[in-house]
Amino acid sequence: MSPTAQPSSSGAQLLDRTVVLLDLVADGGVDGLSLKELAARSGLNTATCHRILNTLVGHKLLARDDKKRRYRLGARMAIYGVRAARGPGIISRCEVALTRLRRRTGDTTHLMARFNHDSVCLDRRDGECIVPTLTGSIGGFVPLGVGPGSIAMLAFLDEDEQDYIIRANLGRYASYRNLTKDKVRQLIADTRRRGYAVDMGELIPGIAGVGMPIMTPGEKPGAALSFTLLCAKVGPGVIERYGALLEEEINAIIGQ
Amino acid sequence: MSPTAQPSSSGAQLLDRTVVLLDLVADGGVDGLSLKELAARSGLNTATCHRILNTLVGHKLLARDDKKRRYRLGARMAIYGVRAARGPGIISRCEVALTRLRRRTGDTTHLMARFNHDSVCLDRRDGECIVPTLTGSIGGFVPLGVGPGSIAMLAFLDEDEQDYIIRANLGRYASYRNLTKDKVRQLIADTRRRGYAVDMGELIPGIAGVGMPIMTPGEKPGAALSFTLLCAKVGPGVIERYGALLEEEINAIIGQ
DNA sequence: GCAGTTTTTTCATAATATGAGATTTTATGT
DNA sequence: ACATAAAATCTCATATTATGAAAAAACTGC
Repeated sequence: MSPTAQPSSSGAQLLDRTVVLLDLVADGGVDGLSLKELAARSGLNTATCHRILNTLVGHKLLARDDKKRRYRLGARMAIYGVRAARGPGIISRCEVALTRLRRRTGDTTHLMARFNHDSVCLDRRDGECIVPTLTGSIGGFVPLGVGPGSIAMLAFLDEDEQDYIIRANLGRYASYRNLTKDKVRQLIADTRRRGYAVDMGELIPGIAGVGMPIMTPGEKPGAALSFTLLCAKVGPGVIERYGALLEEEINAIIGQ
Repeated sequence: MSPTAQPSSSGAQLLDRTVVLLDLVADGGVDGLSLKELAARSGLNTATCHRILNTLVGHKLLARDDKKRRYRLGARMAIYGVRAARGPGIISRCEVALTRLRRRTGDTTHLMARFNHDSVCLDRRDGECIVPTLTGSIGGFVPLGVGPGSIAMLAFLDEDEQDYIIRANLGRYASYRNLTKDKVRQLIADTRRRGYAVDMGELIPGIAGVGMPIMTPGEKPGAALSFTLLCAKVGPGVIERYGALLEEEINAIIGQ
């Protein structure tokens, strides 16, 4: 994912730094990250990093490959993860919606969440025919601005934040069929007007998508629901119907 | 789950306390926990709790229902969870094994992890016929000592720790068909002798189970693989075959 | 075996977390 | 609606803890 810069609340410096490190490790990919890399990316002193990381390893929030001395997320984190998914959080609240949207359309549905400069797949239901998706499976991610769910969230952030994120992600857009920042801005404008994001095969040829943010009142969008389907399936009125379905489910989710 | 008592490494008091609170919230169930409850259970000063919890909420590691003022795991935790599941951790390493064990037998397979006094389901593959299981779905848990995967882990801890855990879980065993501590000790002895745990319908009538711990050299058992199947399916040699299958997969997992 | 690199430990100092108590907010009973 | 209790939140002087520069140790590649 992207380099992390966690806005820090007052006090609690150690915890702020810990979260920065956790974020970096979470983004670290399959090989994990070394102390040196973590120190460099976080901007923290090596000794400070080392101390925090070791404590986290002790608590199994992180794990360390003793051979390669690289840090990755640990067993306790996996446990918190499954508990978070089961508890009354966003995943549970969207579970029924995802399933119902899939059933009503036969198409693949996604629950995406905003995480730093990225959009992470938290849950999905596979459609009747297998379609290639940007994020692959649960846990997969794309830069904010790439894909309908991702654009849907980006579009309803305030402009300063959009600018910041787009700038941060600039270098990564090119790998998505030469997406440009102007195109992203265009999509944001379209999405704000329409209320939901639409992609008609522009990212993956032949694959369309519709995405809408879950907007809790008074909060910035943190999650989105989306459809992925074959462009061939998109006849007149289909996109509008999918938009309406998303709106219906999201309203239900927000009202408890 | 169970009341949490995290052994604390030297220094890093704030982080230790944070983990205690995270554990408590992870165990908090669907309704979450209030500040007062968390302060009581953790033994921490109310103000200290409040400060730590608020910081965690700020980082979205926890979330707070503003109406009911109760804490639960937050969105960032869900994200770490899906990343942990995708990365090179225990879940990924067991993914193939789970699937293959299911394919070779047609039965439900589980990956369980030890968490404080409990055994949590991290992953599973459903068998050909639906069988009731103790843990239900991913994220479900049972006290250590209940069920084959759970016993498998407990059996290979050192005796002091077994005693401690059994004592802590005493009150909870009764809800599992009047399981007793003597029965648990018996099962531990059987498991150590055999190398894997076997349950023949003693916890859920008609449902059998076979479980074996994943023992990384030099570490206490942190996870286990297990089968759940119909007792009716258990003919001569079946249990032994299942034990051998588990051993084979676990050896493969340990050797990278 | 050596030179460079990365990790780990040390320790005096500065900075932070602490928790008792005061204050505010929320819940409950009349 | 008001009074009372209970819980949550805030404040601040103090002691404890985190900090990071530097030294030591462990690893790496040649």
